[in-house]
Amino acid sequence: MGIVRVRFAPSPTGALHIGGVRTALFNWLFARHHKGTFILRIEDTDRSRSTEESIRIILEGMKWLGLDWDEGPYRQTDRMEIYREHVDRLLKEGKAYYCYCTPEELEARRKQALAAGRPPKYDRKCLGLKDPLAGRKPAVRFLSSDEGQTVVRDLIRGAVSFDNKQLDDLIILRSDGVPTYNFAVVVDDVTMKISHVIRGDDHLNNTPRQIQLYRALGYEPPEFAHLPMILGPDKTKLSKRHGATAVTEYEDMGYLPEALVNYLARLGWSAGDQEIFSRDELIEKFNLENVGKAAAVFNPEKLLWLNHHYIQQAETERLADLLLSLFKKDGTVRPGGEPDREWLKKLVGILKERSHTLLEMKQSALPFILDEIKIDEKAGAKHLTLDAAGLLQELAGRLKTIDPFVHAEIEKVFNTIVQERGVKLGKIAQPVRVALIGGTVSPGIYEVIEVMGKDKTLNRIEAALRLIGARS
RNA sequence: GGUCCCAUCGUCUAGCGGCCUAGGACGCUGGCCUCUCACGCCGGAAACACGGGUUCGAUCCCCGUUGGGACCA
Repeated sequence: MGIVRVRFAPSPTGALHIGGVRTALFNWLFARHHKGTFILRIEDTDRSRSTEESIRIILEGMKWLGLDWDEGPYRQTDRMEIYREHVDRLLKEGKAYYCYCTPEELEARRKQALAAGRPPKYDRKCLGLKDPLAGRKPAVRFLSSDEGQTVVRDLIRGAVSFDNKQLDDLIILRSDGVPTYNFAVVVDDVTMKISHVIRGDDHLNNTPRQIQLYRALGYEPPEFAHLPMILGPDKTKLSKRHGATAVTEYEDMGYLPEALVNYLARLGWSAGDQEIFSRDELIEKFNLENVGKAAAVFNPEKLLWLNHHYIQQAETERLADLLLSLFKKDGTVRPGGEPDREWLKKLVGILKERSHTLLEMKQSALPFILDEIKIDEKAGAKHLTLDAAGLLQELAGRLKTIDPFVHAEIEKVFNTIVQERGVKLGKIAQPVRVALIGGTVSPGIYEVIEVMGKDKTLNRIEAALRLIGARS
């Protein structure tokens, strides 16, 4: 393969969307695999809908996912002269013409055509016009060919042909001087020397007109690869109404970027039976040949499973940082009141196995961080009973004397009580659990006690005993 | 409506004419482990949309039907 230059070209009209990320990822992987160049281009010609904020979100999302770009971000609004020059060239060569028709006129004629059973194609009313129409600013239309076919040679779909007579003379420059999407994209891709246009399936129908534009401009079209869409559970194009679709939402929900990358990579692409890919493996194995043709339904459960996997893989150090920043964000931990780092790592250590997201981990960490806990009513009623009180009392007494307050020693205490009293471990473990964390779900009780520490443990057992006393 | 695309378990997919009584993964589910919940381990149910061809032989090739999607308006 020659020099690979690919691009991701989002419109900054909102969040960075899952579908967009997948397109970006495939472009990025393709570039990295072929040691090519990955270019970021902001398609902001729609000034009314484009915002700076949105550009910022896109750039941050790309960084979060580790999709670094080699050139750009370019902006279409900085390139207006380039489009203008290309329009002028087509005009001069008779390959484009001014059109003075207003949107209202066009709409009316289209309806007429439809009513008369004719295809609603532009009727070329302005094609032969010699003199400008006074008082009207013209748009510029591309004079497309009526005959033959335009064949898109797509790397994923093979040859797809379109009858040229289906394509009408599309507007390339609006009357306000702004180029249309199909024109700007061609000029950009050509001037940026893009070798492979890898984009969503929804653009396949645009491709024949773009190919005609390349030719009219005297350029060789690039290679094309149209990626299958990502669908929601109802099998329509994934959109906001399907729930979380913005990258930032996944970040906020406690997903790791590598989980999202791995998940998205396998959506529409595969390498045999492999499910888990490191970033380097992805780069090494990615190819367009193994990209499928059928649209794929986005499956949050599988993403959750991958996230769990990557949380297990992640360095404790990193998870501790992430957890701490979550606590700072919601005010649980105030500046200056940070917990001891080694202790936090120990906490993460006992929590990570059962956490599918960072948010879940945060939730389980709460009883360890907070000074006060609230005891779940049902759990309290069930486990903090008069029977349990005696056991808790004894446990507290024995825990007090333990010197290295560690798992092994704590376990010994439990074993002693279990043996002497002849009760099942559960009879004592559950009440303690409820006393310490307020509910019935937690890591192993010995580790919980160790991480909780002697003071907190004894205090909470006492509080539980008072609660039992007050109740009876 | 016109044009184009697509079609293997609920979902993501492997399969590129015989290796398929169709493999893996998520999810679901039975069991084991167990101080709770998980994790983990072992097992299970679950698909080639339909109809024609081509071929000694079709999940795989061709045509049609059906279904879904996208784009244009």
